[in-house]
Amino acid sequence: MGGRATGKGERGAVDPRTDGGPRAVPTMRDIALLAGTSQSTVSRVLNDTPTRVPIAIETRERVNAAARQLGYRPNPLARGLRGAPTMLIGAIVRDITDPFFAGAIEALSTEARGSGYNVVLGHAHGSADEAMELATVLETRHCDAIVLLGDMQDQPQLLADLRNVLVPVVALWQGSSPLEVPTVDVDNAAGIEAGLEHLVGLGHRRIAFVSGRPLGDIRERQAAFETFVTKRVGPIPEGYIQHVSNNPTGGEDALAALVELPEPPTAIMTSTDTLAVGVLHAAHARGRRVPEDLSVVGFDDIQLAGHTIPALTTLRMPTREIVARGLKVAIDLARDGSAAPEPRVDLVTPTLIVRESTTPPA
Amino acid sequence: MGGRATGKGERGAVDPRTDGGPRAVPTMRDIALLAGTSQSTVSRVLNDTPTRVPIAIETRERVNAAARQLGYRPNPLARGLRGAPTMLIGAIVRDITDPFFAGAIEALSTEARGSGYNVVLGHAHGSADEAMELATVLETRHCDAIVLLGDMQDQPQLLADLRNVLVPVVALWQGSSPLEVPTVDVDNAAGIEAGLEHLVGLGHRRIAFVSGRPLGDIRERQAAFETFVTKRVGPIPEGYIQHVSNNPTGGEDALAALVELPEPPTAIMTSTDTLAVGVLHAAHARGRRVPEDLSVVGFDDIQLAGHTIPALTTLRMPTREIVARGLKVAIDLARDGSAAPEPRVDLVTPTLIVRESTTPPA
DNA sequence: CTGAAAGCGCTAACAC
DNA sequence: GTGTTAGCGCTTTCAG
Repeated sequence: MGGRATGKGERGAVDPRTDGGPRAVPTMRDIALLAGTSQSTVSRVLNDTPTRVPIAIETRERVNAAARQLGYRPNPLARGLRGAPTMLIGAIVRDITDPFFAGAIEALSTEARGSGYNVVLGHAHGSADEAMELATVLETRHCDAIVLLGDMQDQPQLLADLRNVLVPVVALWQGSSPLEVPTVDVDNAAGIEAGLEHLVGLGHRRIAFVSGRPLGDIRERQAAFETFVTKRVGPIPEGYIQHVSNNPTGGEDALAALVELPEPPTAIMTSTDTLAVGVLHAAHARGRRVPEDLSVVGFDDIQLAGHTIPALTTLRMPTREIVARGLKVAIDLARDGSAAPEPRVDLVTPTLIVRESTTPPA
Repeated sequence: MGGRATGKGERGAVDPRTDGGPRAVPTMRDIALLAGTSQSTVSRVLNDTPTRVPIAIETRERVNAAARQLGYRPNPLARGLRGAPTMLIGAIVRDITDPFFAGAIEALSTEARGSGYNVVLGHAHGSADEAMELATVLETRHCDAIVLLGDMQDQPQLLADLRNVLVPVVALWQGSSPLEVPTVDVDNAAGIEAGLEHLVGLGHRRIAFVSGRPLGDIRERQAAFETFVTKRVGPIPEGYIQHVSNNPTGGEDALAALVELPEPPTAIMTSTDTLAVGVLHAAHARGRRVPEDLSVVGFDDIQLAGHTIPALTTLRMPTREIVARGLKVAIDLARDGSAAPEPRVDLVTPTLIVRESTTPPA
């Protein structure tokens, strides 16, 4: 337990930094003693309690001075015990290894701190038994709200837990909310359409789709792809939709399969940039030039997207915007539990960033 | 706060799931009532308190049954208030945008959960005033320990705060500990030497170094570079050491400068893979073939390293190992505060992964 | 205007 | 073996 338990005996209005050893953490009682008042008055002053009749300005000053002198910091545990918000946001991440979600976490953490919240991390990666306890753990930590990053459809236990959780839950990047919680997401259909419109405008007709496990966003992107291509180009040839694992190696596998097709595609849309990186690599390894022989469009615009060879044409994910909106909903809900968590879906449109990986077909 | 405050009135041994509305969170008192015993006995049973004389097995069973039935979960706030460990590890990350640190966070979170801990995120990214409060916030959260990821030398305020924190602090990836805290890091010198040995063995003599801000690890890598090259090759030409920002764009800038040199290098060591990605991109853009015209060695082996064009020769960072060791120290220290936080440095050796970006000079 | 006192959920003496 | 009793630090009636 480190120093926290150590300073138990020596209470009182002592100078906090007596020596190098662990000082006692000052409490309101200490301040009260120093200021010559009662602990409850200290609480009132420090919290600016909207009392009916205000507190004597003189007392107030004495208390504030004492608090400053002692380096007082409120104990959130004690506050939380009384039912006060803990100012903690629990984040459950589908896969923090995914650079995309890592970026999302960064945005969430930054945004949260801006509102005085900290983020507790959980991640559903892998074993179900682990994920199972996750919601429980986070609620138990008395997070004021829980933010889901990514689709958790394949973790039924987690979803069940979540349903029983007492704090508000909002979901980001989980597709069109089959959950009963408010959702903020990118407009997957709009993104895919923009990418395909670009490709079709360039003259491509043989367009393939490479995607990870069809969950949430990915499923929607695939659906949008199917709809668009079917309507605007025609039936989708056998093998033009590749399902692989969502990492560069998956992209390589997909490309390997695609070039073996009787009529290989002249363009590929990938469901994420991570996959596109693999596609680019495998294409290069097989002597397929991008974009001359093959155009590639990604999705996300990860940091490296502008620095692949060739630089990747992709859809810029409005990460900050999505996180900000989601967090706002979460915090509002946390503050006012009565605001019925009406399951609404809020979509933000991605932007097409045209770089060097797309050109008209040969 | 959501439902937590709501169920105040209705205490007692009620079925937790009466209707859809927020159920009251069961407390030990509820269990006691249901089991027909006292609250302290409940505590003893649930915590397996090593009492002198054991508890009647029958009572024990009744309590356990009641707890299960009510879906009891201990309140960590109340526990923490009593001085119990909070099972929270605070992580302060230098820059969570860096894919490398994102990976480290993932490892930390996974590893921590394995030991029953959760991770609270803080990141020192950017503004000093924000970072300033960080240590304070994390301590205030009553983390059992704080783990630093990356060097924070440029955040003096943070370091000062850290010195006054009551919980144990361990530092990962911060170089050779100028801090007075236990440190686990990669053996930077060994890594750089392995990379350079590889390059020199291939026949390179004109080797440049591209690095980010020389802090912690980066500084050490640069020092190792200087030592090795000076001793084994000779004086380092003007301009052979490039300082840029640690992202792909920085790598591009560095390459642009290097090719302008009267005697451009035939090989480049970068202090991180992220930089190497930029170097590869810029080289390609300028028609410099890698590895034929220019060999490139990275450091970290990020997920994408095997999928760049060409695949990057790099030093594999033993991330899991470093995190595991660091966490162990942190937890040990947290459990036994008396174990003097003797500032020791624990180094783990990286492995050279030879891929396609290196070959003998023309 | 301010003090005394109760109690949030839990653990740890201290009884019987 | 198990119940009773103090608090942990704080907020919040309820009395002055």
